[in-house]
Amino acid sequence: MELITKRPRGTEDKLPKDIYKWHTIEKIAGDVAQCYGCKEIRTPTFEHTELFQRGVGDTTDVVQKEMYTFNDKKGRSITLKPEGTAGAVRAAIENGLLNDALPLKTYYFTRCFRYEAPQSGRLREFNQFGVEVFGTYSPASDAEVISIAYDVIERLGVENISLEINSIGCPKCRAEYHKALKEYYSQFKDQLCGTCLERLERNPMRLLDCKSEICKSFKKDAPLITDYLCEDCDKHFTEVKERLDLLGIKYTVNPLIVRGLDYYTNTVFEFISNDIGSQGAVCAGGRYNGLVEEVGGNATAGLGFAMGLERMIMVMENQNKDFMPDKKCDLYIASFDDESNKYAMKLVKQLRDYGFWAECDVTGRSFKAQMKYANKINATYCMVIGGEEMASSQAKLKRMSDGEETPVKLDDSFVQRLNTLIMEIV
RNA sequence: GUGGGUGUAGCGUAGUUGGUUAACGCGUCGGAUUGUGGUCCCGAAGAUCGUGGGUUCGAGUCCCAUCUCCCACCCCA
Repeated sequence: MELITKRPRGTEDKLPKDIYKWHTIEKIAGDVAQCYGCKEIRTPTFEHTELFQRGVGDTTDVVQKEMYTFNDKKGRSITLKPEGTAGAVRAAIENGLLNDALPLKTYYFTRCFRYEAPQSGRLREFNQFGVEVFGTYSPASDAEVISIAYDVIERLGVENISLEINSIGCPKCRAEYHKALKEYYSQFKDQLCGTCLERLERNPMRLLDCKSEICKSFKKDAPLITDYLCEDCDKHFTEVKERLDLLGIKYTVNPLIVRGLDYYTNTVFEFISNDIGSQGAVCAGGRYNGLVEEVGGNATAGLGFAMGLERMIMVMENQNKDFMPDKKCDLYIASFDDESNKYAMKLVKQLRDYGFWAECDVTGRSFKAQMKYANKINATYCMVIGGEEMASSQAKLKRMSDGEETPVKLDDSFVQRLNTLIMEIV
């Protein structure tokens, strides 16, 4: 296939026939977030590369090898956002949002871009729903943020999604933990795989993530972060769990959850589905108390999550869940000739002004073909306009489901009459 | 980046040991003697057989390369 008619690798067209699925998830996620007091924020699709290097972390895979980075015409390094948090943090600082009433609660829908090998549930351009909350260190807010994600998932009707939480502590207790991990894994130094040897120096927590059989075997006796939390972090984690219990949110503590982005502190969590292949993390997030300062603002707490919308839709599809039904055409007006078609077009315009989905022929096709078309688009009602109807200002509304016809006057009462008939069907 | 699989009209497929104008179903458009759709019937449009090389008198069929999509590793939402 010609290059110009082929979409780039790892991208996806969201087609008209499927768009109701997106409307569903956007409506529900947005509504839930608003119930929690979140307001939508929209930030640019691209940012200065430095923002992600600082925010997401220079050593992360995302920054090191997955970003779409290019120089603009003035030689600035620009990067298509690989995730949503950094941009939201930048916007909050730049626009002084953190000087207003706190906590600042935001949500967004955004496209993200990562240069990865595409597979099930993993695209190079994908969509996220995200929530970011700033200005509170309280464990109550951790529970509240998790609760937002939980509610969205519940409202979508999705099942078999487990919530796993963990605390990776503050930089202070994490340093202690790193030390313990290094000590523990050092005794197996000659048996560790290549990447793990690097991890041992660079990012010891990732040792726990290794999938190689040998490295995995050391995991069971490895020290756990939860045993190394300082007093404050331990208390925070305990209170988060208490609040989750209070809200009736079921979770399991998984001390092995380690997030791949540098900014996380304390609470981290993942919502995981087993129904969509190996990329099962459908929503993930946590607290990032150091991020705002790292990016250049005053020290301000933050936390949030991102939900992978393609993945959520995949779960819903695999579980045969209901989406909000697509709208359908209220009335199709068929006509015979140029004169009646003009009449129909004016009528249709009136109906549209009242918010109806009304259509008439704009192709010049035969009357018969118009009827077929009305049927194909699944119009609720159909009406025929010809010489007789124009002369008498009388027509018949035909209900397409069963062919039943209702006479109507084509005067001011028409719109009201149609409305009543359509309401009866719903 | 590394593996395994895949690739024929919009979609789903057939294509016999390589042999003339690549077949079928669905869909699309039209028609079925110009005022009523869905079924049935008829017809039409639509494919440089992913792309580029090579072997051969001849390649959708064989060989090589490349790309795509799918699955997995890795990573993550």
